[in-house]
Amino acid sequence: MTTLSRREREFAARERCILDHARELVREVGFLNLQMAELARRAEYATGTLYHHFRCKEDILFRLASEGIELRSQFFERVARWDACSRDRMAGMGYADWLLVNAHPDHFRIEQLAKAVDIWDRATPEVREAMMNKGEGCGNAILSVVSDAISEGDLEPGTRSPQQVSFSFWTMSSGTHTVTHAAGILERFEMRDPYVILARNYQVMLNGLRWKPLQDAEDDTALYAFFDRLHAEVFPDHQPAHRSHRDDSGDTR
Amino acid sequence: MTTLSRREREFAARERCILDHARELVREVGFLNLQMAELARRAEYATGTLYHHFRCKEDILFRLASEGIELRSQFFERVARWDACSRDRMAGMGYADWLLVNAHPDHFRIEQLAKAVDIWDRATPEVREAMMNKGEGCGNAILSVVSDAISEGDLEPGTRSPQQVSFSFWTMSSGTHTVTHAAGILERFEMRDPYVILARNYQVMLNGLRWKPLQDAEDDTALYAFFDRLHAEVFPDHQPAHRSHRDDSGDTR
DNA sequence: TGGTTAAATGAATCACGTTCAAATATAGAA
DNA sequence: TTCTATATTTGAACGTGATTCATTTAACCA
Repeated sequence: MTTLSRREREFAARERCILDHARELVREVGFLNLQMAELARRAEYATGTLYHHFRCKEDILFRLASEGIELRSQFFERVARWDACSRDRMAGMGYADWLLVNAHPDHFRIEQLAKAVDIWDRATPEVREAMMNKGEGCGNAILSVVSDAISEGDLEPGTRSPQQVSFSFWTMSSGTHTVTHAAGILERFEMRDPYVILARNYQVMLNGLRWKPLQDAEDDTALYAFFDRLHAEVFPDHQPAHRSHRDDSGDTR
Repeated sequence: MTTLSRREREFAARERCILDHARELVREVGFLNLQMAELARRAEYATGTLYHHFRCKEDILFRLASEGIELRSQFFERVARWDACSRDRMAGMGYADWLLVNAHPDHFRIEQLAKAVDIWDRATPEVREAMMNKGEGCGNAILSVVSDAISEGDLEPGTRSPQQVSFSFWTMSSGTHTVTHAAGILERFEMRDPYVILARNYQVMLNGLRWKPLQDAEDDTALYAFFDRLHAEVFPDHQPAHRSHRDDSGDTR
């Protein structure tokens, strides 16, 4: 038992080591240029050993993606549990996503590639399933805020299901990531601070849904005050994603 | 001259042939599984011949992506030139995107893969540049509608630049594509007709921006009437993307 | 210490994008 | 029409890199 568990611990430690080196390699050269032999060399194991942990190269990518999604899920759940009105909690989801981008700048690219059908099809179903399960946590956190808003009377459901309301914010966040990280697009379009715009868009969308209490979506002072409060109360253990208001030097992507 | 031009015509025809077969192959097996040798075999040329037309495999993908983006650009420009109020023209952009998905169901996946940094880096700069230029057409069409709205007094610019306003709608569309086409996500989230939701979201966002004339974003009858009018006046030569109102059998993705 | 099982190894295999020397076709001149 | 120079096409050979598997090495227990 002791023996077996030591074995298991060693196995887990090695897997961790491989994943860490893989993440670094992906950042350096990209996933398609990552060579299994080079990864093995860096982790100081034989090529074949990698295949005891991962059925194929794509599974490694999915495991990396899962870790990022897991983190996002945790961020979302923190926000969902925040002691604030439902509107602020929903607005907070946009900020949480921004925080994730700052904490794991390379995560989006990993997730984007993993979700490209071509790569998707090559991964092992179990590993894909595991990734989707993590993703479900994100969806549920958002859904819970929508449900709260309806039951607390902040949002009239009207003809929209909670899923549909969640979908609106989800697409804005996802699209912002895509447009922001897709090579060379943002510079060409002369956009700075896409995630500040995303936060503003959350406010516009919230107003459009008449999600109470309504706010002036043009009021940047209020927006940055919101960032400050959210960050202090929910993410005191993280670097803030935003700069202070009026400090607009450089971009924050 | 005649001789030369015949040569040129033959060259262009062959390129067309290769691209057509490539598109089919990508649809069948995906880009990463597309084999240059198989493509050559289908197009009935030697492998080497492919490389007279395309510097590398990725360039083929980019050319396919460019064709789709070109079509989107044409759709957007039609809508931008539509004789309707600025709000309807902006709302029409969402519909145009939907139409594109119906006309080229496989386009999004091609574009998504091309924009993944890993693939992006492998393509020839000129081919990438060509693709981005097509994309600029889309951006300009949207921008022109925003500008019109401001100059016609339908939209108060406030503290937002036209680029930022465009960005809002762009992220919603892009995100809807991503979430809709990423394998297995939508089913799990029990979403039907994501593009109808997108159209509703356009209305919510337009209301949130106080883009006149304001509309009831819950009114599906008005929404489908809008689809009908837009389709009849701008895209009479295409299959409609939407079904008629109340016909909600099956999904429309 | 020896026998048995589990794990690690990395050279060999195989698949595929790309190249390039040889073969073939074309255009123009005689 | 025939010959020559030039352009085009060809596909076998090359190089890279993921994956496999026969062999070696380590771990455990009697």
